[in-house]
Amino acid sequence: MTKKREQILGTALELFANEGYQNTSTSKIACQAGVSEGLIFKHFQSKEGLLHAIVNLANDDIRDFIKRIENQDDPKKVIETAFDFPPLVSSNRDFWKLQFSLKYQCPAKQQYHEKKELINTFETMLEKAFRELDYDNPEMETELLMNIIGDLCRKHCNTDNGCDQEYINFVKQKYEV
Amino acid sequence: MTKKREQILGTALELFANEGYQNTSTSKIACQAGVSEGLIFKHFQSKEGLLHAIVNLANDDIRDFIKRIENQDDPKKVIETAFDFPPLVSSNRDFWKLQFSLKYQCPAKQQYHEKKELINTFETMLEKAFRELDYDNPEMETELLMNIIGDLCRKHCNTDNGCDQEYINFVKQKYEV
DNA sequence: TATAAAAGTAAGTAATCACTCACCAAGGTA
DNA sequence: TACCTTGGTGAGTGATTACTTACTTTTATA
Repeated sequence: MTKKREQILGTALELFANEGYQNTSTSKIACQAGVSEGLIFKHFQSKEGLLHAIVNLANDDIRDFIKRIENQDDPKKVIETAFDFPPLVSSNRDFWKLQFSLKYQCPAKQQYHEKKELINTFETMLEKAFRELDYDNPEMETELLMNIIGDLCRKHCNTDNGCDQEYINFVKQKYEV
Repeated sequence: MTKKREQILGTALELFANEGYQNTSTSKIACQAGVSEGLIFKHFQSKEGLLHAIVNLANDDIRDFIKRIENQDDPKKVIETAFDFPPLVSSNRDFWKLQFSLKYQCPAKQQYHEKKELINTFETMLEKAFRELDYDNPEMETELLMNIIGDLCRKHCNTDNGCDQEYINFVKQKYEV
């Protein structure tokens, strides 16, 4: 990967995340990245192709996390590991900001948010854990915890100085982890 | 209010909510509303003025709801009333879709999402209720329930055939309401 | 060293954008 | 009737958009 290609990807991620995909013109990306506008289209064919490339880049992080949660046997540990996900969001904040903004865009752009592999694995593991721990309604418990984790991720995206540890501990306590 | 003005407001809300503010051009609104493009600017001065007018329109619904929650004395009833909010979202789905999409836009447009009056009243009432019910940590309980209600609202926005009643009942049970 | 592919640029393109302007029509009031 | 405000139109405006084209430079390799 050439340096200018990396420059384009980095600048575009930053602008897409913080000013919105629609609000970011290819000329602005080129200008801020210090490259000619034509180069963007040489590398990524279209503005949407650039978005696609950016979204695919962060998939490795996600696959690593899935492996970590899959390797847990102890159901309590599974639930505990779930709470490690929001901090992961912090470490790649612009990417997740972009993800959440795409989720609430028009249907045409929502495809780029579909981290279904991650979400499905997450849900399956949690439901199994709740079942092994003899919770009354493992399905609904999973839906609730997915919501809670999702909100934590959203918060991590938008707060600069890390996370609200008191709140995290409070929720963890509810699950005795 | 004239008929054509209403047409503009209705069409713009529908398009802003379902295709995004940035993706909706004033010419498209005019075309679909069956009016001339110039009329939009006669009535609302700018595209952003139109957005502003739309966002202000739904404030009455919100104020009604605030009054309802404020008039509750019984703390259990306060928590129960909180669960009435997501169905309210269903009754004006396009407006709330727009609200959530604006929340994840660039900072320039986020001002139109600030339903702070609603959120603050909500939070204050819930915290008071949790305190009266002798919960260990009323602040954190409030944050958690606000998250749960927020997620329910998001779900109500995006599902066509009403709400996931089983999940709502499951959560209500946790609060014994 | 010759050469071809890849990296990169500057100056375009047509289309679309939000917005304006000159003008018309209807309705209320003096 | 005269006149003025308000509602409404259609054909513009310049700026910006995503994208292209013709061209040059760098890099890899046979």
